[in-house]
Formats: sequence, C-alpha cells, structure tokens
Amino acid sequence: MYFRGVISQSDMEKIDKIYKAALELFTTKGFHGTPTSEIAKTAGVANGTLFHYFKTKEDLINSLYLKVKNELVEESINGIDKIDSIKLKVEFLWSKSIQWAMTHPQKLFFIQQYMYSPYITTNTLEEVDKIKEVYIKLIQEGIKTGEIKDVSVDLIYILMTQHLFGMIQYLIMNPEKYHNSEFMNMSFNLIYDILKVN
Amino acid sequence: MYFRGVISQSDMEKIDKIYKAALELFTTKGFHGTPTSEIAKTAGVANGTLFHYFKTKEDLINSLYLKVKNELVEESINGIDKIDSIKLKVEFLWSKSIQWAMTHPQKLFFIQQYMYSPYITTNTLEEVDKIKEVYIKLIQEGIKTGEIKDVSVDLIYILMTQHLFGMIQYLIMNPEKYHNSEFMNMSFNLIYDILKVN
DNA sequence: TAGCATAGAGTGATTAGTCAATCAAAATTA
DNA sequence: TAATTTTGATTGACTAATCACTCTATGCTA
Repeated sequence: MYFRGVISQSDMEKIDKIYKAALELFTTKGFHGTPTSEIAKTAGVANGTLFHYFKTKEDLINSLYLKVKNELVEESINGIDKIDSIKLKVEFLWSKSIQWAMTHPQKLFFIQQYMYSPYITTNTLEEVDKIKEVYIKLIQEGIKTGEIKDVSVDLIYILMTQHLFGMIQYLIMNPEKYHNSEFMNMSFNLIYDILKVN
Repeated sequence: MYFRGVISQSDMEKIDKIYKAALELFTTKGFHGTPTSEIAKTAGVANGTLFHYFKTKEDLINSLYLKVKNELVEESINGIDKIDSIKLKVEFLWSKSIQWAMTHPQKLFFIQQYMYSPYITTNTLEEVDKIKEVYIKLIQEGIKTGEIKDVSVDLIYILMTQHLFGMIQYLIMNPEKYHNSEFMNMSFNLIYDILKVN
C-alpha cells in the first residue's frame, strides 16, 4: 500500500472496502479478469479513489497479499509460546493454520493464486518469511533434541507446507471431516510420523 | 485445439512452434503478460495463423495445458504394467514423475500456474483425470491387499501429489540431490511410510 | 478558508480477434 | 507435359473494445 500522511479511521474503512472487493473479484475472475474500475465500483468508491490509496494495480495486488498472509501468520502464531513440547507446538501451528484456512477459504485460494503468478517480487517474498522462520526454528530445535529426523530443514518445511495445503484441499471438498476429531487427529499424525525419529 | 480437416505434417510443425513459444512466454511473463501477437512473432508465424489453429487465446492456453499434462501422464505410465508389487509400482510412478519434472521444469511450472488460474474449465479438468485413475486404482488395490492404510483414497491421492510437488520444488532448488541416490531413496520412503500399514 | 479526499469523465496505449488480399501447391484440363 | 483452375493456408494491417491511470473540478472537514 502506498500512502503519504496519517491514515485516519475513514481511510482505513475505505481501504478495507477496496481490499474486500479485490479479494472477492480476484479469486473469482483472476487478476487480469478484474478491471480496477470494477474493484472500485464493488467497493463503492470512485476509480480515482482507488488510485489515491494504491499507486498501481500491481501495488494493490501485492499489498493485499501481504495483508492476507500476515493475517494467517498472526493467527497461527498467537499463543504458541505458552506451549512447551515441540510436537505440541508443531501441532498447534498445524491446527491453527487449518482453522484459518477453513474459515477463510477465499483468502487461502488468493495466496495460492498469487504464489504461482508472475506478480511476486522478491521484495514481497522476503517480507513474508516470518512464519517460515517460526517453523524453521521449531524444526531445528526438534533436530537438536533428537525428536525430529536430521534431514534438511528446508525439505521438511516444504513437505509440511505442501502436506498442509493438501489436507486443506481435501477438507474443503469434505467439510464434514473437519468436525471429526478422530480424523483430524489422524491427519496430523500422518505428517508428524514423517518428521519424528522412530 | 481447434481445427477443421486433416492435420498435415506442416500443420503440426507450425502448431508445435506456437506451443513452444507460448510455453516460454507464459511461464516467464504470465498469461496476461503475453500478447498473442508476441506468441505469433516468437513462433515465426503471422498473427492470423495463430487464430487459424486456435479459436481464442483461452483455447490456446487450455490446449497447451492438455498437451503438457498428457505428456507427463504418458511418460509416467509407460512401462508400469511390467512391474508386479504395488510398492514398486507406486515408486515407479513417483520416480518417473520426478524425472519428468526435473527434465521439464518449465512445463511443471506451467501446470502449477494453470492449476491456480481461472482458466481451468471443468471440461479440461475431466479430460485430465487419466493419471489420477492410475493412482487411484493402485491405491485401492493396495488397500485391498492390506499394504496401504485404509484411509480415503482421495486423501491419499492428494497427499501424494502435494508431497511430490514439494519434493520437486526442493530438488529444483537443490539439483545436486537429484543425483544422490541415497537421498532419492529416502525421499520416496518419506511418503511411502505415510501410506503403508505398519 | 486552506488543504486534503473524492469523484468520474477523459486519454492514450494496448490487445484479441477479423478480414480481404496473396500465395503455394494440388487437381484438373488440354 | 504444360497451362489453368481450384483450394485452402498464410499474411499483417486494421478495428473495436478495454483498461490502467490521469486530471481537474468539487466536496468536506478542521
């Protein structure tokens, strides 16, 4: 987001409306498929107002990504320091991420859509590695204590993330499983069995 | 692809040149970022020729996807019937897929780019379920014989695919590991340990 | 009244797709 | 075989539409 000066309450409301409209339209019609004019119209502001808050369309896309991804990070991390065991910490992150994705499926889809688009700038990518850091530290700690296999940290991180995405994909198609605690328990063990030292 | 009449050798050559140019440009500049005019220019044909073979730009994108995905399917499946054990069959598919991805990283990137874009039509998706069928049958057989865990077939399929994508992502970033057979062996066991009944 | 937010018509650039003209090769005729 | 006609591929200038972004006039608030 691009802005010079103090951001007032009414600014924030307007910006939020633009974000909301953009998220809705991007996920249903794609980045290219949504003209800025339609975003403005859906948000209930004039075309010019959109460009008052965002330098370009690309700026809007990148800002929205940062906002959404940040939301995911905050909600997943919040409260983790109260937990002691490494396994429980990993499980905490795991279930919080799933919880977030199940309550905001559109936002998850946006993240994926963005990740595989040519809009990503190294700049944006770097800003977002907070959650990766948390995972990486956990994994490293686990390797040190001997709880987690001594395999490349990067590999473990990628596999966890991909496994998580897969599980969410399945849950979105079979939402009743999400409320089946036996299933959810098993689903975590499926991935943790890979990581843990037998 | 859209065409009326017999497709000659020279047609195929032209079409291939268009596909090649499109793949190159789409993966580096995105679907929206590449004008059809540039595809035609790169392919060395006139603008009108492109539209002679493909009804619309979207038709080109979808056709290219089908072609690439089909290539992956064919190369992964070819020879699998000579193998007996289920585990070895799964491993065969697994390593063939990785092999293909490592020799055609651009095509893999295109597949992912497409999967998370709004160009997918149900039509296209259905046409592409051939490889899924092979996997699904293998999994079902494995469940019946007791070799594979009795979990939802769809879930197992999604997890395998995601795990595979993750592994490829890692290998592309660390290509030296691809030639390390100890690593490659371990990488397969990582996923098979999830599936197999202990 | 000063200063910033908002509006929305306007602009210039871009692009998917068209179409009438051209060309090459195959088919037909002499 | 040579001349002529037919067929369909190929071309690229052109068009109609779209879109990101600008700009100036107006509104609002402190």
